[in-house]
Amino acid sequence: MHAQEPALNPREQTILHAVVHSYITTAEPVGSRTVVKRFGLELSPATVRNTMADLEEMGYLQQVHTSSGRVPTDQGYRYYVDYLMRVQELTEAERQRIEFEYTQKLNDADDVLRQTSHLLALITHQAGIAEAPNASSASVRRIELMPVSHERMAVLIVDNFGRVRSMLVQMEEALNGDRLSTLSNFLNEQLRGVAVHDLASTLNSRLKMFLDEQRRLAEHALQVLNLMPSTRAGQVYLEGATLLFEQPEFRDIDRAREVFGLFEERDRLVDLLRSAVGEAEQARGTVIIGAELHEKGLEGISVIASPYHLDGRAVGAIGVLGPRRMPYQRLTAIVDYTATMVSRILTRLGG
Amino acid sequence: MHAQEPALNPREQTILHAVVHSYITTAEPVGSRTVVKRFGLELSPATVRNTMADLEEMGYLQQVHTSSGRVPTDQGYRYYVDYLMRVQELTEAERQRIEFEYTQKLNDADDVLRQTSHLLALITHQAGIAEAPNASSASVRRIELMPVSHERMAVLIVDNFGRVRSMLVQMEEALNGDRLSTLSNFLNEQLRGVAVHDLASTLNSRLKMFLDEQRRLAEHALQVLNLMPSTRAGQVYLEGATLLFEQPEFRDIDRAREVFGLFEERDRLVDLLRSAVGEAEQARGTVIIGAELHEKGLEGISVIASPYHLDGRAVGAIGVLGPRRMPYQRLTAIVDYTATMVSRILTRLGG
DNA sequence: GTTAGCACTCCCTAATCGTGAGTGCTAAAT
DNA sequence: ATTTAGCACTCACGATTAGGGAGTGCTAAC
Repeated sequence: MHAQEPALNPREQTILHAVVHSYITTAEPVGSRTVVKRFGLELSPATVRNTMADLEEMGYLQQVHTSSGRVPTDQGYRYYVDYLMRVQELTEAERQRIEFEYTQKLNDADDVLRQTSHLLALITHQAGIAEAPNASSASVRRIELMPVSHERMAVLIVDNFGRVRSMLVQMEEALNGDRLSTLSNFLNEQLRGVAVHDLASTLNSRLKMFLDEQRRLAEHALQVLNLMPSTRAGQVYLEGATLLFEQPEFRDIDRAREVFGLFEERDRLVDLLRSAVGEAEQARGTVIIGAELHEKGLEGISVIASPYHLDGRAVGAIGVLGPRRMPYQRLTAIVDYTATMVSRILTRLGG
Repeated sequence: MHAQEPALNPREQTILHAVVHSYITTAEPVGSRTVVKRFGLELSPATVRNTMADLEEMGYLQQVHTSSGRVPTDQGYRYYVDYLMRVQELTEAERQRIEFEYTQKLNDADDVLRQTSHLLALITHQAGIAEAPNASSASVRRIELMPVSHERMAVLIVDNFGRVRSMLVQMEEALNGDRLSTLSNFLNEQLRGVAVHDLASTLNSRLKMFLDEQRRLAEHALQVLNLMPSTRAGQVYLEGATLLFEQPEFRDIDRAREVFGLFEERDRLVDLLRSAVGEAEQARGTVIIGAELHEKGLEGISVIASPYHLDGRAVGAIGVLGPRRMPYQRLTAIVDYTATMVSRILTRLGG
């Protein structure tokens, strides 16, 4: 998308880096004096001013008002993230901290991702987001039918993430135990390994192949499957939303309101995360800055996201959400590392 | 708690009522002129002023600063709610609206309560809260054991609210199908109807009664039950939190932060709701105002809560949370009515 | 190409000052 | 004995002003 970024000369790079870095840590517009002092440059403020004016003209910096210090634009952050920042690898302590958080009893993928959102919030001090493995990559490991009362039964599906989906379905006719177990066996034979969200279509397409007894079973099974509510939308865990209140950019109620509005619409949140990791199909995480989100009202925020994998396939994503002014060099490393942890744990869980 | 409320004479009541009512609708301190004008009293402002000074002395009203209009205190709201307000019954349209929201497909109690929090937020324009039936009132309707892999199995418990709890447990020794179904039958015979949160203790207490084969089964079952994670804490649904931003009392970031902090601690939210309905064991809803919550930082908010029932027992609660300045006369009716709806639907579901 | 010097811009804060809503008090009216 | 009119007083709020400070752009010297 930003393929041939106009090249900046070394001095411009140094100064852009300094401005972004300084602004990220202090949240104050950065003046020329500050740049030379805090970064020990062998230049005078006047020279820096000239360069800063150039950077502004090229769209990397911006003044909040005439004759104030400079602040990075989206483009400035982008250049910083892509070319300037030195990714700050985790310390051994941080690594151990993260691994420690996963030593708790985690029964299924949902537990793992809930814990992940918690962990991300805690360690990054931003809002932590974790999407549960998406329905299209969940496959059936086992199906069970379980009578609950005369006219109702529970359909239970354990998927390859250890999660149990359960649905109560109304039966038209009472099924005796034998019939039920026959049906159950049939479903397991036919549908093991099939993706959860196209059970019915799979069975349907095989319908012609069956004869007699099998066909009757299949038709009966289809009735049941069709009664199932459509698989729930992408589940997403969010934690640490209130941490955002500590950032000065959210002192403004109306901005805060926008973000919290997003947090209540879980679907949008999932979309955001997916489009973030979707844009770059790579294993590494992605950073999406401000207007790049293409979300009205969320121009002030950034998202750092990273996909996690099972059997080499990306099946979901995790990340953090916070103000544009984020310590990217630290957070990208944390999010990436956490994503690999999630992958590893899910693999163990799926074994 | 407020047993012998000092009696107010009719005029004091009228004026307190007027002040509270006016403040609730306008969010502005109420002056003596406003009272006579907006409520068409046959009194002069001066008289009203005298009475207001009396009410202030008695603790029902308060001035935000010398020589400003009056604002109700907690005690003022309390008197209003307990003695003055006329509960505003729902219109037929509102009734139908609520019932309509429950015509959607609701599979189990969790669905019902999620929908309830949504509905309450929508219709009251406050934050809607709904606690899922608490674990102590959930009893086992059926237990199923389901092998998932060689060394793991899923324990599935359907409760009387139609909910399925599932846990994966590690097995020490592989169980063949026969052994598993024997165990499963045994569990169902022994534990049907027992409260979910004391399955293990029930079985334990009966242990002496068993002989030989039964005893071995029971011991095996206990191993399994003890591996189960302790039943999750009270699940609670919350929706419409961002609606609070529209209220002027939450223009102040720090106050907003307190409340949103509460919203992230679901346990505290459950406690709040429980203590609210717990204080008065009655079927009707309760109103808890400001400092009565005994929660630091939440002096500015009120909660209206109402329990819902199954088989005559209160098994959970729903409610709304918002600024102290709330249209109680309307909201109490809505919350109460919704609670009876929830009771009705759960009964149907549990049939 | 770099830097010192300087005038200029604009935010921020504090201080000042009406204005208006609302009060408490007193004395007159009912 | 209440109730009310009259009046001086209080205090928040908004607009205005002034001073200080951080930072800029530009020009001219290095």
